Amino acid sequence: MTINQISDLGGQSILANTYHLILQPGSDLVAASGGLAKFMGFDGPTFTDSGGFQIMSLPKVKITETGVEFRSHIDGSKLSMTPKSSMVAQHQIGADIHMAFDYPVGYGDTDTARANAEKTLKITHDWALQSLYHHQKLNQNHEKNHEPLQALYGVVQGGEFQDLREASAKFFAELDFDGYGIGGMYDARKCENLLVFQNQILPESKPRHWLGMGAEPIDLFVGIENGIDTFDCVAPTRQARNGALYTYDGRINITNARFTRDFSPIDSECDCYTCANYTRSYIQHLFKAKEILACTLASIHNERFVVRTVEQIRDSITSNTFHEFKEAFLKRYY
RNA sequence: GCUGGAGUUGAGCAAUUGGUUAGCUCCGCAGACUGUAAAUCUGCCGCCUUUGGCUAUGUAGGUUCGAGUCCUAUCUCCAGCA
Repeated sequence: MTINQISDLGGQSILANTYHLILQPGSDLVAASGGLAKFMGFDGPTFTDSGGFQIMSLPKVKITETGVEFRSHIDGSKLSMTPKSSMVAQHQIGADIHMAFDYPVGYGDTDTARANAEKTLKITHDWALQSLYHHQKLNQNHEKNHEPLQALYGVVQGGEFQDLREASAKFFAELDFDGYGIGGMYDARKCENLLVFQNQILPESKPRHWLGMGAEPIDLFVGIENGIDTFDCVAPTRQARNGALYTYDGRINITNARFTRDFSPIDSECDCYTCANYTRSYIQHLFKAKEILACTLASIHNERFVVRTVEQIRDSITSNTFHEFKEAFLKRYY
């Protein structure tokens, strides 16, 4: 997608990933180009994730108390990341908002899962302190050089355990972070209680970012209702590339045979560029022909669907009709 | 007309020297995807009453304990020759 396409659908911000940018093109190159936003031609606020999540998703990662060792999925080279190196890289990349280097914990509520959650939470907190320390030092350098300052969010963890979430939220609430990421969550219905709980503890005056959430419309409703300010999620674009498209009546797989001769838009109520100009039939054809435009048009649609839903939620809050809107939307979608 | 080669699922191909192969890749059908190793992955894809069973290799016979494979006839296609 081009920056214009993102702006046109109402996208306000972009999140990039430190792990991926270190591998290519390198955080030093992004710095030399003038920083993340300038490098990609975007005139708006940017985030970087710390690379902590890759601890969870990469195989053969060695985790020590000082950091992680892993291999590049591109050339197999041996690399490492620590709270300090993540902060240095994020300052080079130069997004407006950085994430502390954290250790996300796996799912589960068994005794083993609990022991693991306790252990990793301790590491997350330790790394958060180091992240904050190095971040503040790097910001001091920016100040000396009359460069813009950057913000750092701490990332709350604790798995599925309410007492650990409480301890983590309390730990972070007392530290001088600019905002908070909430990590390690995966299902809005299951996690709603934890979310309510944590956000009662985290300072109301600081923004909260729900890391990785937003694949399901219910994520947006539950998050916003309980004090989440920003989201990031790969699902709308990944699912778009794989032919799964959002409609107000639920998700569809556009490659299904029933759409072959369907000459209506993906969703007749959608106001996106794709729905204004293309039919389900044509988009299916692009997917089956493996034409890359399919990915673009589908991504425009899915991202617009998400952004528009948030716009509608915002309006419903203003007009004091949030709960009615939520109920009607979710009932129809699911 | 003669000579040679080839016919296996919608397509393209495997299947050891006659010995467990209804096998592979596409296509097709459906599902999944949550801080991006993902334009990816998974299942199904001859028939049935499906933890199994049955029937297949152009067609009709034959040899053999056993045939996609060997033999005979025949049909179709391809190449060369006339």
